[in-house]
Amino acid sequence: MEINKVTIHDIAKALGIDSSTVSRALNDSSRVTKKTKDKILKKAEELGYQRNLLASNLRKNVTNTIGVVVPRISRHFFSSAIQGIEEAAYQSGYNVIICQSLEQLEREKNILESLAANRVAGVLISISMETMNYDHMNGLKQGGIPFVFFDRHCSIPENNNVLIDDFKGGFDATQHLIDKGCKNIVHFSGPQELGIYKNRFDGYKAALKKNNLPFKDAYVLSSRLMEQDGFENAKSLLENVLDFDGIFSANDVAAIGAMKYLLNEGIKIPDDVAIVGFSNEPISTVINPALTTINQPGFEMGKIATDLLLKQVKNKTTLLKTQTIILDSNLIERDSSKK
Amino acid sequence: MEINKVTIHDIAKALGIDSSTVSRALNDSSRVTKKTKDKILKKAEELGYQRNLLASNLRKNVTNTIGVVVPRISRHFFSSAIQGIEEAAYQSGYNVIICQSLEQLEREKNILESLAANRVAGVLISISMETMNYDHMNGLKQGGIPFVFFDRHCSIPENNNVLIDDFKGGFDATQHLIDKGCKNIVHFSGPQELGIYKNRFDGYKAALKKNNLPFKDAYVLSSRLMEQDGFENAKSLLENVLDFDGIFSANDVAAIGAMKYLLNEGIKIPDDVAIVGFSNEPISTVINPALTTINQPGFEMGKIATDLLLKQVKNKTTLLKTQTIILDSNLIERDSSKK
DNA sequence: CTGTTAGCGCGTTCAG
DNA sequence: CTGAACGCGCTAACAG
Repeated sequence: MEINKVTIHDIAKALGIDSSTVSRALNDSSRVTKKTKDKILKKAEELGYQRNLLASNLRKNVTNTIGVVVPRISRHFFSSAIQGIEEAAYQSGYNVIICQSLEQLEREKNILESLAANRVAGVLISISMETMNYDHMNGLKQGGIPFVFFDRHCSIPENNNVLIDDFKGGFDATQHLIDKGCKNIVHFSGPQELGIYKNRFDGYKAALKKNNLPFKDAYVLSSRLMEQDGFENAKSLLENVLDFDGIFSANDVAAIGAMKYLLNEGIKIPDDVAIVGFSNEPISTVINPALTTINQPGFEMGKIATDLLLKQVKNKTTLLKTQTIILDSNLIERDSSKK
Repeated sequence: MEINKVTIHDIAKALGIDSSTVSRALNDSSRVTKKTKDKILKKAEELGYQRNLLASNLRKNVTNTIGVVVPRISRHFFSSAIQGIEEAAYQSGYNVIICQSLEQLEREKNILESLAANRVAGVLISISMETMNYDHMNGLKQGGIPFVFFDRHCSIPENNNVLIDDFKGGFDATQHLIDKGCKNIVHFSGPQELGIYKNRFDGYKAALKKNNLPFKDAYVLSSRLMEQDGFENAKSLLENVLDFDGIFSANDVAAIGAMKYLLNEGIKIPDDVAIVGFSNEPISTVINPALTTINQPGFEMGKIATDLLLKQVKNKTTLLKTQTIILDSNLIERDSSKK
């Protein structure tokens, strides 16, 4: 198989015309005869020409690629957000390059550096749990590359954000458990540097207060909310014989970990303990009717964040006012009448 | 915030030296004094220089990026494969760009075109369910961009493949059900154009034959194996009062769909119907002890496929013999003594 | 409508 | 060890 080195010059030479005409034809410029355009396209096809986007982008000093940085693509919330991002991006003629930080600041730094070096048009980012500030966004700033935070953000309020009303979500989740009769509700909490976890925690406290239930430090278990954390949280709860009857987990993964442990111990979840998780992980619809979830509109969020970003991209010269868009979440209760 | 346009020329000018020296210094060439190198690096830092990879790659006519194309990043098998790919790639100094075809041939075509235009160093691909031939790989071939199929491949045997022994997997799954006492085993099958589904089906038939059980057409339900398909398969089974006592699903998603339906109908899965799904979706460890799975080593597969690809990339000039690597899968039985 | 010229930012000759 | 010049492939400006 012959390696392709066909450039616009080759096809220009073969046709006895100039390469700039070829370039125009390939870009479907109106300033080329339909006739020569056809001739050029045919020749290009014939020679197996493939445009070199590197060169094109370098010359134009733009790219039609936006970068997306998420902690983990396998998390349902993020993959559905990515779906929304891709849809909105393709609609506007942009490509998407997806990167995962795996919750590691170091990787996040490398990714942003690489995106900046590749001159992406903009960046959508949901920061890792290790990220405590915006220092590593400076590369993008210096390069004039706009960025938008979605879902996860540092608690410093500035920049462009697309978020979910986590306070309300935390409040609703807790209220739901209280309505079901729970009086001793445990909270699995995440790093407080991330606004989402702080806000969910605040919502939890607010609901307790409103219902005149006491807040107890011992009922709050902090972790990075991995499945293993939930598993160990549940274990520790049982061992310390804490008298709990409900769990509000700040994400779905830890909730699932806890359920695994409880199931293993033969504790029937619906009757003894009510659990609310914070995500739209579809596993929750099957695993057990006990897991009520706070649904996060990932797909919609992705689209909105992308639109906001592209607005920045297109008005790169005129600095737009930063803004924060807050989306609503909604509680989805499982039908626990089914066994 | 000032937009960065700092090039090597700027930093050269600021230091009264030539840009080529700067270039060499930034690439850590041995042909530059340590002293001037330090001076240059310091100045680069000071001016906020950011290398332009577009220009660099254009000049060198290479990139350190490999493209990965999968049907869906949210599928556990693929996201764990991607994990393996990233690990192997980073280790060799390559970046990874992840794309999803969403099982659509049209999107797959666009993605490959875009990857070729961006001159990626190589491509790892798991084809969509709509893909019936290799025609759209020609762009890569012409561009001299090597590619490796992993997991999913067309049934045409050529090119580089990293696969799982699906025949054995299908056989093991069926044998497992037979060992548990099943006599009427239904098979949820996928598009036969994809080798994986054909091989799993063949394994199913072989196991039946070996155990002197009759093969019945009516027990084979073909679909694209989405969750909804599994759901409807189960529904159709119950409505047609087929006398079945086991299900072997060619993937996990359809198995989960079927379980949802059965659960909804109040059919206790462990006792009445045994199910084997084909994947390593972790949901299966929780959803119900009845779901035994054929575990696919996604992470390992990703690493191996990447190593194979990079070997091709590095020996681009000398055409290597195509090869197929086949990995083993293993059956993971759930502990059904637990309720 | 087409050709000419110049240059995007960088790396690699080749001299010195 | 460093500088000058050229060109990767493409496109924008200006002629004509």
